[in-house]
Amino acid sequence: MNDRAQRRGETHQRIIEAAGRLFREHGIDGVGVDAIMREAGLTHGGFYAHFSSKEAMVAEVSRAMLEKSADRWTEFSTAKVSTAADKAAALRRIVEPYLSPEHVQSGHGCLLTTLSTEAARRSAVRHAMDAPLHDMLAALERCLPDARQAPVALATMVGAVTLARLADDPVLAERFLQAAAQTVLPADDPASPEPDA
Amino acid sequence: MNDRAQRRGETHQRIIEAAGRLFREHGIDGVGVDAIMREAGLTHGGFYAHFSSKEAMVAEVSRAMLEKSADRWTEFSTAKVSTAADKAAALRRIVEPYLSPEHVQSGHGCLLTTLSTEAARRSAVRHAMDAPLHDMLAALERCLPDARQAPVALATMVGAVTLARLADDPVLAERFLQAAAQTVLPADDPASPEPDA
DNA sequence: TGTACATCAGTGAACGCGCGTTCACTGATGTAC
DNA sequence: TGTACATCAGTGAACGCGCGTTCACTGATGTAC
Repeated sequence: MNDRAQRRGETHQRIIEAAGRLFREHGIDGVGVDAIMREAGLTHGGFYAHFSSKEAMVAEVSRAMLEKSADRWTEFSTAKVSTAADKAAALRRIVEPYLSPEHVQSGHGCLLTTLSTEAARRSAVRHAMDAPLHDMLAALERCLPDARQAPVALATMVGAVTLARLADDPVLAERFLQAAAQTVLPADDPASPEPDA
Repeated sequence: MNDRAQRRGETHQRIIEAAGRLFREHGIDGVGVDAIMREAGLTHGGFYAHFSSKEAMVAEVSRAMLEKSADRWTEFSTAKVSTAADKAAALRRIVEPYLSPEHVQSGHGCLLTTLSTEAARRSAVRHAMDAPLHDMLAALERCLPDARQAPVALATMVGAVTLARLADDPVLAERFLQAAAQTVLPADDPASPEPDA
């Protein structure tokens, strides 16, 4: 395409990624248009050449963020899952990073655990997240022994990370994550390479 | 005590309750001091006779909100829980209202599902919630067949209500709640009076 | 009980500031001939 | 290939507004004698 159109697209993407980073760290209402544009290396005036309003951008950013999680889960859950061991391995690739302390402490955690309550109050955001949310459940259905467990599994994962972030006591935070992992992942794991303490 | 001191205490309580209502509906950053005081039937200037800052009040309101949930759970879980059936009944009194559509739609839902992400970013709030959060877990430990299941049970409940609020699709929202209830509550429930469809 | 003064919960105007949004502009890129 | 004009992504100053906070005040309640 055009050199101009391509640059515009890259800038658009850069703004969305900058907003995603700042929103997760400070909350949606905690970050202004000015800060987002500065983070993207631009001045704030150009914002309205890319989005009709801050709220419209919030919806677009939310969809992009959740799609990123959904795409990764879909990739893990569709690459060779013929045997039960394949499925268990795929499930572990999804669940273990999600329930890791790194995910809790990182500034780029899943939207469902970093912005859930703020997103839930905006109907445009809820609507924008509908498709990727269904995709995430579909990915879990592909790797769980019983596909009907997908909604509880997701609820447990989201709740555990949310509570781990909320807990003032780090020991308690860790307990939420480990308890959730033990419940969501198969108890016996014959494919696991390290059956250590 | 004093007539003056008593009135002051009542006013203080009224402000905290007004703030709790508005915060859950519009988010912490979505409600100003002015709106809170108006909701409490006062003018905004008097706010600083009761709190040193908005942030200090946010912490106090958060603790009060979570204590209210914790107190109810403690009450349910300490009133005659000698037999296994008593424990199951107490568990149901805690879990069923929590995982009900009414709780999701009401404007006065549990802080862990209405303000979790906003609360998690404020260390003063996390600290203020530490004690009531432990109390809630202790209540669950008293009614669960296996006390070690308390953290996962809470994670599943919080995640399910969070996701039910987030889901744009009402069918999906209902599925999160029902799936969570089936997992957290004992599968067989001999004390249940209605084994209907 | 009555009087004079002190206290202090709540009022309402005012403050500086950062927000979301607008708009006239600039200058690099694209198009027509 | 060169020239003249059109487009438009991004700039930066400006706007009205609502925020959190301050403060001089008022008047009902409390205290001292």
